[in-house]
Amino acid sequence: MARILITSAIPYINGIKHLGNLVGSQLPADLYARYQRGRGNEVMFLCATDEHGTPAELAAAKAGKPVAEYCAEMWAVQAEIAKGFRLSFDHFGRSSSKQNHKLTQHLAGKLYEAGLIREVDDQQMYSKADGRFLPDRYVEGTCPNCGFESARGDQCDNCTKQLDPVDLINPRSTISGSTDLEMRPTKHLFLCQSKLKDQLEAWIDSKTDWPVLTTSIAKKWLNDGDGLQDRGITRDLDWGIPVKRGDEDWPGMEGKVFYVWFDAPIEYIACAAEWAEANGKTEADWQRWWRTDKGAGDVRYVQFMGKDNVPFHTLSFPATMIGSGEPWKMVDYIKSFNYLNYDGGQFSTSRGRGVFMDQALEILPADYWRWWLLSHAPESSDSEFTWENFQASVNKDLADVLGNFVSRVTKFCRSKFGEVVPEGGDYGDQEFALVAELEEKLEAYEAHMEAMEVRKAAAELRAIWVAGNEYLQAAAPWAAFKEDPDRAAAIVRLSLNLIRLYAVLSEPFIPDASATMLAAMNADGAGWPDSVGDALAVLEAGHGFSVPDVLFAKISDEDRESWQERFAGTRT
RNA sequence: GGCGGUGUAGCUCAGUUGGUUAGAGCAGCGGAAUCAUAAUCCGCGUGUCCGGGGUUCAAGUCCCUGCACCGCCA
Repeated sequence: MARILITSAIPYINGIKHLGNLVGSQLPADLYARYQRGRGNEVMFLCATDEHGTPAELAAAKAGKPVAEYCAEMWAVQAEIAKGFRLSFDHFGRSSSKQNHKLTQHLAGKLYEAGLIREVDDQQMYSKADGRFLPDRYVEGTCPNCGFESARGDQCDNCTKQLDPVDLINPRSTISGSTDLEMRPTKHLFLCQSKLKDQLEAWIDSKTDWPVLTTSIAKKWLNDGDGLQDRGITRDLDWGIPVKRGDEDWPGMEGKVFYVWFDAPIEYIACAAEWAEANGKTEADWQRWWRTDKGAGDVRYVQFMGKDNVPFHTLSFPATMIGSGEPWKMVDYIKSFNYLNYDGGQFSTSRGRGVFMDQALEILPADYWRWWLLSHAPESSDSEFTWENFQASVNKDLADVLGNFVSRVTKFCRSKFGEVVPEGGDYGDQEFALVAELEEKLEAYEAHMEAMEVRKAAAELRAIWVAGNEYLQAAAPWAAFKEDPDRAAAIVRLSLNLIRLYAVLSEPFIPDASATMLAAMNADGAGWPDSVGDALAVLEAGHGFSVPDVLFAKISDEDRESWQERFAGTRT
């Protein structure tokens, strides 16, 4: 039994994510986790909220709540929505956990001991009214270049000229509006990624099976311009993990916290420690997933993320791991995704454009979204969500091809033989041909799932569903029944078994419908099929079943139009 | 401004290391069937593979260049 560690990029705590975020990491990660569990492998699937940084503080202030309280609430909201989408995390953690505090400080200490941390003196805009340093983009003022009055500290949105906060005329804080600002000296820690460039490059070069998208992005950052740059890992904020070297204070770093990009990926590991605590497990139980000296040697670690996250996962986080000098489990495979666009533009959290996860669940069950999003996952290029396409795909694939198959088979059986698997008749050429065809398609399906070729796996699964309809159409039990009821019984018996098999194979994509199908077939604990022939003999003559409700109701034109209208603007 | 991505049938997209008549699903058209959520099944695709050069015996697939759209960065 293989052991597979799976992490999804961790969503930022600030607000509810949209469907583009979902399909870029959590959803395909869940698909893979469910598939691997279905195959009987041992899986550890982790995700968490990314809680630190200025945006979280500001969102909390806007909500009129202490930041810790705000984060706790938003974590609960995100956890509930994740549950709604049936994301099967073994643990949904928080980057603000005490485990992450401890581990982040520990790793910083190790990096310091290895001589990979240097102190840098800097100047930063300080707002007396806010009592804090302001990140560049939280300073606004008049652009010295074009006179635009709302230019940000890092760039003028009007003339696009890059700026420094000190260049702005009449600078003010976007947090309080205060103009009582001044440049103050401050000191920050930098991670010397440049010293690790060769090791990182060698490591990336060893990953010959990675997608081009992933390696090309990593290579670009590694070699572009002056090469890999050292990065600041601290900030002058209150909310975050206090800067320490292990348990010891860090002289000169009082009152500072680690920069969110540094502690966020470390949460992947800390999350496993949180999982252990939440489930009464020991330190050894989680370390066997993360420490190669403590049992993680045979673990295969796969990460899922959007392309914007690739640099952090191919360079920054590995730099932390390698630089620590400790035997942490490094990622084996990175599955990255492009962007999903919404109706001709992009999904946008900040502008509230598109469909958000909570809204999606309000209008349709999770399986509809899971199926469409996964079967249209932006793997090789950006892809596009349109309501017309969504309606057409879901109606055709889920309602017509799969749902209707279940419906026609169970209802035909009920009317001719009752709600019990009928006996009599033998399997003939048509059945043998179907089994052979399904063996072939199953093999292809498994190969695509193993390779995380999401769209191809979805297409293959759909072809498996279609094969059932083709068979039924050719075997025509409704015609056979008139001349040879036993023959019809054999066809129906096989078809009922097909429903059970479909439930097993479809579970990673549409877990709720899968459960409904299994319940209707009065079957449970179904394992992944070793052979299609055997799998189609599980339900024997005499086995009772029931006709399920319509598996997938169709999306009407009226529904589509009303949603189109509802989601045409921006979320308020 | 720099960098990167994309541009293939009406729509959403596949097209591996360049190699025979460029593919899938949907939509559309025709037919079969009537068990079923009017669902299913079968048959039907000449599209300047964005334009222009070039390399090659051979390019959607490599190189140069132009255009369009989209991102990212400073």
